[in-house]
Amino acid sequence: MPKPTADSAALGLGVDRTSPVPLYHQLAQQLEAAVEQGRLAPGSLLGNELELAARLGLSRPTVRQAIQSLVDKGLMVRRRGVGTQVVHSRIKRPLELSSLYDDLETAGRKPATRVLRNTVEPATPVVAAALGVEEGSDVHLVERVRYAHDEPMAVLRNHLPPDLLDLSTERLESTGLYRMMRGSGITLHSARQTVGARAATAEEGGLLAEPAGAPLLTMERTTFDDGGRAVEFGSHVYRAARYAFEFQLLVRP
Amino acid sequence: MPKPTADSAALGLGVDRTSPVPLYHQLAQQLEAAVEQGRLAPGSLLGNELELAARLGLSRPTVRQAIQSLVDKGLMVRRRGVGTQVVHSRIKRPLELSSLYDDLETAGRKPATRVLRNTVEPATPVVAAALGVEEGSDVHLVERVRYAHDEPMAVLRNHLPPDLLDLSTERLESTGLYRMMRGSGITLHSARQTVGARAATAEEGGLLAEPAGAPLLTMERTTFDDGGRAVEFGSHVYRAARYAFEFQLLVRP
DNA sequence: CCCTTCGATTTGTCAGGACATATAGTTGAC
DNA sequence: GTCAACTATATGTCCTGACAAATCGAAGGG
Repeated sequence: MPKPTADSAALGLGVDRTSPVPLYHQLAQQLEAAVEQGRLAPGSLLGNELELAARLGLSRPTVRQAIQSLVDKGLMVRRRGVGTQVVHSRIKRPLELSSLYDDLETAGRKPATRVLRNTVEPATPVVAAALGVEEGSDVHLVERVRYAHDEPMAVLRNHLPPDLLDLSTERLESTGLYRMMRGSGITLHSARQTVGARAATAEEGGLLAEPAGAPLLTMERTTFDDGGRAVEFGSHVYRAARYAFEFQLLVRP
Repeated sequence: MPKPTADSAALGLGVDRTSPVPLYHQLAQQLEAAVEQGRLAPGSLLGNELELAARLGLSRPTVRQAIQSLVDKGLMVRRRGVGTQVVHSRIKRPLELSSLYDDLETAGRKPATRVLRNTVEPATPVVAAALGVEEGSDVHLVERVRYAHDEPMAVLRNHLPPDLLDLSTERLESTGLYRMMRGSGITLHSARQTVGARAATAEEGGLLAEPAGAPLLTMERTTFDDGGRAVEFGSHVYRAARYAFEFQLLVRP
């Protein structure tokens, strides 16, 4: 037996039909937890779908939907005629649309924010094109310095369409912009990003405690809600010595 | 009628049951083409699934599978009780697992490669951890300079497990590493990337026609095949003045 | 006139079945 | 003994049918 088949009975699988959580999602979560905790060994076969469905009292489409969601996450691989097996390496999530604030907070870095500017200005050509508004029309401009453990990490410059949010300086200093958007009922959907690098200007160096000419990581991002409207255009610079983007890619078949 | 419903009949939709291409995939391609060509206006409703299925002679699950694939691509949004509508902004693909060679070639930049080193060396701790091999065991090391239009763009340093590929210097200079892997039957699956920035060393400056201390964009990437094995670990530096990463993010619901 | 309630519409979830097709191991012929 | 053909097995695709839940607009009551 070169590739062991997982003993499904020993995995503690079982669905709760009184729960409002969809059955396929319950199963997917249990399988993911089993992989996470090592009860489902990497490389092991999952056992065929029909048998798994019969054991759990589910239909095959439901079991397939659960497995498919894990395949989409990159956790498992299906091969026709062979079966479904757990991927060997620990695969984390694909790149999420996260904010620097949340990133730092989950890393336990105690983020803080100082607002440099919070005004309304006429849109420059670049900003107007990114947000899809008229050139010269009013847009919000927010400029902030983000700190972690009392050390400056990044200068964040955001442009937003007018009348989208209540952008009080007080709230900006106590939370992240994305959290404010989500709290206002805006459903973020996608973003277009450009990541590059350049040397710091004297002004940026002063804000970030770096000498002029120090390498900075730059990120431009236009974020869209689920209606396809641009809700934010950001031009950010990060201290390269203290910050890097890390993410997971999946091949689309 | 605030939100026009697309006239499916005028979209030229129809499947070919003699084709080996799955029906749901045929439908998805036709819908995507219709969006791309503007025949399906952004924001317009797609029409309910049952009717669409009846018109095409398909079952609802098949139609749902087609639409779901487009939702996963970020091309459409479904809302229960409302319908499925085309996203307003033009959304391109999420970040793909592409190589610099392919990126440059599709951009018409005429890539060229100079191989600096192509040897076998003992694995350093970092490389051993990334590739999942024993520390000190033999690994391939390939170091290249990538040019576009006869200008240096990047220094690429790749480590590969032994006996994976025929790494002749000749082939390395005429094509990309990823293309060689795919040609050898390796199915790339996922990658973990870190993007940062730093100042150029004197040696790197000489290779890239930049002064020492110039800002460079750095990328470290470990690539995995569909069995979860690490097949490549790359440490690359790009001239920040000439190159940036651009990609699309999708929110995972 | 405003608010609540109801109902029509649409997607979300789930069942059970059928046949197609790729894979790998086994059997058979040479 | 080696190679080809066959067969068992698993996933891939597709069908029909059913009910649940969210949404939005219209009808009704205050």
